Amino acid sequence: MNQDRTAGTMRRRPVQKRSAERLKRLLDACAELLDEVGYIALTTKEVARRAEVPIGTLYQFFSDKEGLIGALAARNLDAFLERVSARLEHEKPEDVSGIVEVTVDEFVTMRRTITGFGVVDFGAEGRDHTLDPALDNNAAVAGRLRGLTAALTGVRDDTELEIVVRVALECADSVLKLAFRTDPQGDPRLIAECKRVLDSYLNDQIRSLTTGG
Amino acid sequence: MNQDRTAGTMRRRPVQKRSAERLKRLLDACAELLDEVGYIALTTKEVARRAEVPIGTLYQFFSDKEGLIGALAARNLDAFLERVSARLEHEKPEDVSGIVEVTVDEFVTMRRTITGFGVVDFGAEGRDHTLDPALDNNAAVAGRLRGLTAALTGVRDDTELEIVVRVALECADSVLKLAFRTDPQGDPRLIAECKRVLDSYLNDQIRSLTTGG
DNA sequence: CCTAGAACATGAGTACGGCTCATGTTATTT
DNA sequence: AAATAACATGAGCCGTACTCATGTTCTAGG
Repeated sequence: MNQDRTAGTMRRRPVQKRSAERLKRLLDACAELLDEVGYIALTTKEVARRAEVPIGTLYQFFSDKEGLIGALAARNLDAFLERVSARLEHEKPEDVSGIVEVTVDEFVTMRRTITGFGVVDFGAEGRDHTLDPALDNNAAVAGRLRGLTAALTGVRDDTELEIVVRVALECADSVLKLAFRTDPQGDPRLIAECKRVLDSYLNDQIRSLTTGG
Repeated sequence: MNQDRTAGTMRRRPVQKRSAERLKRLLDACAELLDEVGYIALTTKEVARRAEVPIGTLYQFFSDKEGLIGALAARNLDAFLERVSARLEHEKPEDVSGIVEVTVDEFVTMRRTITGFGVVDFGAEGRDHTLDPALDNNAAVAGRLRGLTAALTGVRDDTELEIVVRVALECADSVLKLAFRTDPQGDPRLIAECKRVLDSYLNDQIRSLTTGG
């Protein structure tokens, strides 16, 4: 059992320029290797070798292998939120379908574009089983999208909505994973189907939140 | 990269009684350990020790660690299909909601009852990344449920329905995982929400398949 | 410019896990 | 009884995650 509180975390954040570059190289190498060999076959030695950094240095930054992958996931998460926020603010869709459209499209684009994104998504897959300290990365995405949804649809931003968005996100994530498992470019039928699931569910729920609340 | 065709498979099926018992003990020990230490921390040595079987024997049955876990997943899958089929045949629900109810409830019951079910589900999580040979276990569940759905709703059993059921299953799986991540007994609100997603989506899709096809 | 202390660098070495294989023993068939 | 197939065993090989003792470079205060 893993009782260590520092497991899967960052150990040191670089303050000097050289080590900041090394950190970036490590994350890039990690992403590349994830695409090439997959999650299980990924080795820290190879990541270090490819980043042209000794292993010792890798372990100065990350407490362990999970920490490395977690950092990559965090980087993906930031980029995704950045892009979705930008597009939503610019296009200001006024119904649920519009939000769904933008969000799913942006996710698909990133899966096609960003190295390693398909394997780590927003959080390491085979992570420590139960009771992780509420630090689920999908929860962060949900939080942000919840605010945007409330603002755009006029629904009260409460616990009810929280759950609905969380559930919707989980569905989107899994269906899109299936879409890219089926076709490396993302099976178009499944991507369309993903939007349908979200539309059906969200419209039903938002409606009942509006009339019933 | 993994080019080996025999990876993740069974090596020998027991024909004598003693080794059949040992195989069962290995799977039971594996399930227990998955619950206790999780996927990553699981070691074949410990599985063997707990099953009171030498490691060599473990590797007579399974080509590798993945094969062991895959066999456990297959056992879970069989049990699940058995139970769902039995209940559907007995209760003969006539609308989509009825099918959803039965299927989700049975899944929840198994999650609460069957050791290790929560970790492996129907297929190893951190499995080899791309292009697995169409042998996705969730696909098997989908296939079976598709037949049942077609029979009960009168929709034509074709590719369209195939996709819909596949997508629904993927959503159910992920929302229920979230439900049990949140609460070891399965968060009731999320379980209810899982049924809502399925109802909304399936009703919309089945309707359009009936009128449009 | 000097110097103390912080940040950083390094890679041989330790611990341990996956898996093999040579050498048996037991069951089944002929 | 002999031949063959099925099963049993565990020391040990190889490779991976991660450490740590020792050395080097930066940077701030005087």
